[in-house]
Order: sequence, then C-alpha cells, then structure tokens
Amino acid sequence: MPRTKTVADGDRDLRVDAERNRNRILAAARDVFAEQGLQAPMAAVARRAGVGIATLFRRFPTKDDLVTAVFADKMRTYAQVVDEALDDPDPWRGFRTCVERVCEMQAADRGFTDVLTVAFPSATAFEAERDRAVARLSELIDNAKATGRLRADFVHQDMIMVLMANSGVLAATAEAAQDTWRRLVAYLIQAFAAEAAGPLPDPATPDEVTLALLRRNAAAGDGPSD
Amino acid sequence: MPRTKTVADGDRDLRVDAERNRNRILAAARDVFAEQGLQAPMAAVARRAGVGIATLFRRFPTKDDLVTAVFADKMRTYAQVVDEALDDPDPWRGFRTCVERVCEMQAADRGFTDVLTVAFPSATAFEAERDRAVARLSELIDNAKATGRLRADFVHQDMIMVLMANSGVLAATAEAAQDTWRRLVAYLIQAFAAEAAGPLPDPATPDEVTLALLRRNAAAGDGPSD
DNA sequence: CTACAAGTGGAGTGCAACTTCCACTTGCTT
DNA sequence: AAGCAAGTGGAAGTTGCACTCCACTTGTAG
Repeated sequence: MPRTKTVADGDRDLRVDAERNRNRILAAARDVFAEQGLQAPMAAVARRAGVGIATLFRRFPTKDDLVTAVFADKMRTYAQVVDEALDDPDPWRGFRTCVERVCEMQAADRGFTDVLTVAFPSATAFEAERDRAVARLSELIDNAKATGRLRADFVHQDMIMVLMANSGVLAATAEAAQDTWRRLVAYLIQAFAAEAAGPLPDPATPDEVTLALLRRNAAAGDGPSD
Repeated sequence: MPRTKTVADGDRDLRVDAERNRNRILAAARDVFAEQGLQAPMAAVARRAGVGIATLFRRFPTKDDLVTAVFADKMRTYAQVVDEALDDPDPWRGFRTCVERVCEMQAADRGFTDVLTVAFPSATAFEAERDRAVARLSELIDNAKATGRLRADFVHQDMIMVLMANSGVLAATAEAAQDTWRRLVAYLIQAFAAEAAGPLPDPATPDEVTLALLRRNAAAGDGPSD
C-alpha cells in the first residue's frame, strides 16, 4: 500500500503535480469568477489555469462543485469581517464598518454578486460558516443597539437584505456609474441609525432568508408548462 | 396601390390575421416575461400565444426586439406613476407613494427586474419616455424638497438606484422571503427623509446612470482574452 | 531502469436556446 | 371564383455551453 490515504472526505492525497494543478484551478476560478461572474464558461477557467478541461472536471466533477469550493473561502472571509467589527471599541462604528466592508468585498467580486442574484450551488459547505457568522453578527448588532445608535428594530436578516440590494446595484452598474453602491450603502446606514427610525414592515424569518439566499436555481425545473 | 401604408416606422399595416397574431404575441410575451423573467425561451412565448415560432420571429426578428416592444409599454406606465404622484397635494407623500408604487410594479413583474439586473436591449424606444419621466420626477423631487421633508441632497438618479437595489432583493427573494423588498423600501424612504440626512458620496451623473440602465449586455463581446 | 496507475489534454456528445428555411395555407383584390 | 403575395408552422441550422472519452504522458515504487 504505497499511498497513505488518511484524508477521507473527497480529497485523498493527490500526486504532487495533480495537487499543484488543483491549486492553479482554484486560483484561476477565483479570478475568472470575480471578473466575469459565475456564468463564465468552465473552459475559461481551464485556459486561465493552464490545464485541459478534462483535468478541471476530474478535480471538480461539476461546475457547482467548483463554485462551492471557491466561495467557501470567501464566506469565511465575510465571517472574519464580522469578527473584526466586534473588536472595535465603538460598536456602532464597528457595525457601520462591517456593512461597508462587506459591501466593498461584494463590489470587488462579480462572482459573489452572482451568487446572491443569479444562482447558488449546494448549501452544506457553507452552513457552518454561516451559522457562526450569524451568531457573531447578532452579538455585534446587540452591542450596537446597546449604544442607542442602532435602531432597535434592526434584525440580522437585514444584513442579507443589504447584500441583496447591493447586489442589484452592482449588477446594473458593472459598466457605468460604478460607485453608485457607495451611495446606496450610505443611505442604508443612515436609515439604520436610531434617529431615523420609523415604522417598518416585519422582516422575514431567518429561515426564509437563508432559503432565499441558497435556493434560487434549485427551482430551475419548475414547469412553465404553457 | 391597394394598401395605404401610412405608418412608416417598422409596422406597415398588416393583414388582419397577422395583426391579431402580433397582439397575441405581445400579450403572451408580457405574461411570460412577467412570470418567468427575460430568460424565458421564445418558444414559450410562441406556445402561449398559440402561434408557431416562425410567426413570432417574422414579427420580432430578434428576442431583443420583442423585449423592447413589451417593455416600452411598461416604461410608459412608470412615467404615469410619476404623473399621479405630482397630483398629490402633499409632495412628500406623493414622493413616497411614487417610490413605493414603482417598486411594487417591479415586484409584480419578474421581467422588469431582469431588465435592470441582467440585460437590456436597444435603447431608442425608451428615450422619449425616459426623458419625460425624468423631467416630471425632477419636478416632484423639487416640490418635495420645498416642503423640507425630502433631504436636499437627493437627486433623481437615486430613484434608479432604488430600482436597481430593489431588483437585487427581488431577484434573490423570488422563492422565499418575498416581502423583503417592502422592508428595503421602507428603510430607504426613511433615509430619504430630511431628518435622517448625513453626508453621502456624490451621485453618478445622469448620463452614467442612463448608460448603466441600458448598457449591460452590449458589452457581451468584451474579450476575456486569457 | 522499468512498469503501471494516476494524471492529462483536446476532441467529441448532448442539450437547450435563438434563429432561418421552406413547403403549405389564407386573406384580399379583381 | 381565381390568383398571388402575405402569412404560417415546424423542422432544420447554429451556437455556446457543461460534461465525457480515450489515447497519450508522467510521477513514483521496486
């Protein structure tokens, strides 16, 4: 038994060249998706990575697998932004910075915008990260509310709403008026301030929002019938 | 000279059955796009209209042509909403109603959401309507500002920004949490109130926003090169 | 150095969409 | 009533993509 194969879940140990190619593919996919969005053809990723298409599909049997792998990282980074915001001695400033940072990341990555707007792959890879992020975010929100600066009726689902809204602006302004998202975010943050508080419709439940965040293309098979 | 052919621009007078089919196609397209979005196949429109595909393409040589024809109407309706808002004796209430109504229309029509988010066809058909709408909108905005309720740094481009943002929320919540857009709009309107006013990044120029609104898929040929 | 399993690349397949072609039908003119 | 241009439907053509197949190459164990 030459190979030690201790790792079970998906990646047994690859031959060194294969491992190198795998990394190249991931890096290429990160770039390509960020630039062109998720609809970028697999061939483009392969070309950028300098490998054949077959190699790409051997490592990631389906496009969803590749997308998932690429964005698992990103999701981790998002969670990290929340962590950093928690370190800010001024929770309200931390909160605002968090919103801005997250939207900025979105603006820098067309692929992530697509993930929210257009389609999303298998969910499981993200759930752990998501739950952790939600917990931290709720903490941040509570702290900010405690200062009296964040309106009391803000809920963590609103953060996802911000991402969705930002997503729409980014998608529409990819070619022109590219800084529009900053204005949107500024408006929203001002709306989140306690002084601005007026009545709001009830938010969706966290579960509904999660569903909205992940579902999307699962319903691709709903029959248009006639 | 049997046929009177007075109408020059695109539609000479059709045979009565052809005219009937044309109307059926438009009605079908309106429905199909509203339900399924712009990515609905042409075949679905033909099927719904009860005509063959060739008939559809004879009337609208390209999918863009059909989309344009369908949404020229809608654009007119949008402009009308602004007109109604101008009639409101309370300009600030008129303004808020206008924002809500427009977003509501968007929510009711998945196709219009796509027009903003995903792609857009030839521009010319809309320009007249757009210019008129902008003029009326500016008037509405000025009136609302005069009451002191609308913040002074609001610009008409912000209305498009609202549509874009709403578009993102709607696209993401098509399957779940479908009322999220109402909460977004409520937040935004509160942000537009004078009391909430804080510093904002400069808006894009009107031209940039128009470009962003119409361009989108014109750049489909930009070479990903490597 | 040799052998072979793992790895590779590019041609090929299937599919879903837009668009075109063409043999047939039909409303309108005389 | 007859003729024919306008109109029609569905079958093909085309393109763009995800994904597969297979003859070849290469890292590595003995």
